[in-house]
Amino acid sequence: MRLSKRERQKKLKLSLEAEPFLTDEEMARRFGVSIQTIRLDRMELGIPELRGRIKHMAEKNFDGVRSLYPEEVIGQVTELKLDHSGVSELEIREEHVFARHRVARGHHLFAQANSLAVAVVDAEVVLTATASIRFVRPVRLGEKCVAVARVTKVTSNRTQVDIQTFVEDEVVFQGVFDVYRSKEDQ
Amino acid sequence: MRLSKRERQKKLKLSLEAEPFLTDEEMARRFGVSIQTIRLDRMELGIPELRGRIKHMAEKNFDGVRSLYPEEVIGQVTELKLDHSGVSELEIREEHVFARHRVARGHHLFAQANSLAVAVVDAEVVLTATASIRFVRPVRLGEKCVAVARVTKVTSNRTQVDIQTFVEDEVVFQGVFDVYRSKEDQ
DNA sequence: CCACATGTTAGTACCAAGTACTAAATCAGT
DNA sequence: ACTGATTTAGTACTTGGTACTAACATGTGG
Repeated sequence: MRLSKRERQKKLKLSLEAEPFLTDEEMARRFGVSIQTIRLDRMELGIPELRGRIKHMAEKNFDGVRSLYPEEVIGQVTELKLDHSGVSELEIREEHVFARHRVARGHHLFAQANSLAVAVVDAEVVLTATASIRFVRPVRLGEKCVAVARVTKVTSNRTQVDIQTFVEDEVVFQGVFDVYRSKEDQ
Repeated sequence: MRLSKRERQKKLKLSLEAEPFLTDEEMARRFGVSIQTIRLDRMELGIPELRGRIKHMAEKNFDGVRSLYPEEVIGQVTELKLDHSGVSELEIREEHVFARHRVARGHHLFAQANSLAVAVVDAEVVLTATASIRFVRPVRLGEKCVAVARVTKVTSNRTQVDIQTFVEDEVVFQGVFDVYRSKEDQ
């Protein structure tokens, strides 16, 4: 007997944590036992079959990850009057702060403001051209940032958007975004 | 005929984007056609079978997501002379661009620059205070952004960092970051 | 009105990666 | 040598398909 049952099951569990895409067949080959043995092991350990594992992984980050990073807008837009004003909310969570001192990394506040600035402008193509920003005070884990946007100037192909971000009644961030816009082509 | 072929295929595609876990059987039921029709549709549209879709999703964020967002530094820092200069590289991928026109969202370029500005300053606590930035030209999917930082001024508790980001030899982003720093406490 | 094209359905054989179950073989230790 | 645990073999069945063939339906142009 190459390995005791206990040992094999322990290794099996570890292997599957590291490589969840292994089939029973492959595992049987690796441990030099029959496929049935592997299946009995999985039964005893309560480990679901390959397809179940894969599906579980896919489900887990279907409505997790989807909205984590690739959001079109960072933060939740709560009010929006195109070419006029808008409001967006963002709660500062673990993933937004420096592990060290739990203060939000600046680019998240910027991302919220930038997203809102872009969202508030009504055009086919909207891109930020320039921005001047100020981080008034550090924002900490758990605080809710409310960004308020107001369109302040509109020229032929540029729109200026002023943004102020609040925690409660306190301004924590402010910025002036100069946004380029165009219709359709190019 | 309930729906034209084109219509059905269009809806099929949209349905699967929203609910990738649908089986052919379920789709056939929903559209009131045979399972074979659905399969022909998938063939024509180049949509893989359920298991393929699920597996793809699971794989994508098995060694993808883990390091996607919670990076301390956005981009890969390749050179770093503390309180002097630094270089960071960021390849623009799917998750960085607008789905529409494949142009990188501004806050990613900002995040790269901001991370680098903070990384280059040698202190216990480093926070961005103000920044003035300019998106010189749009950056597209697949382009590699190289951000170059240079410390230009140091006062008692502030450091000024100038950043230029290049794609090949072309400047695509530039910014001046005024960074607050302090030792140890609060 | 016939013919041919396009679209749809039916049906078969086959596959991967299993479950569920039965039965036989092997081993370990007393 | 016998007993109980462990391992292996083998069969039937399942899901959600692929790949392929053949028939049927519905037009649409000539």
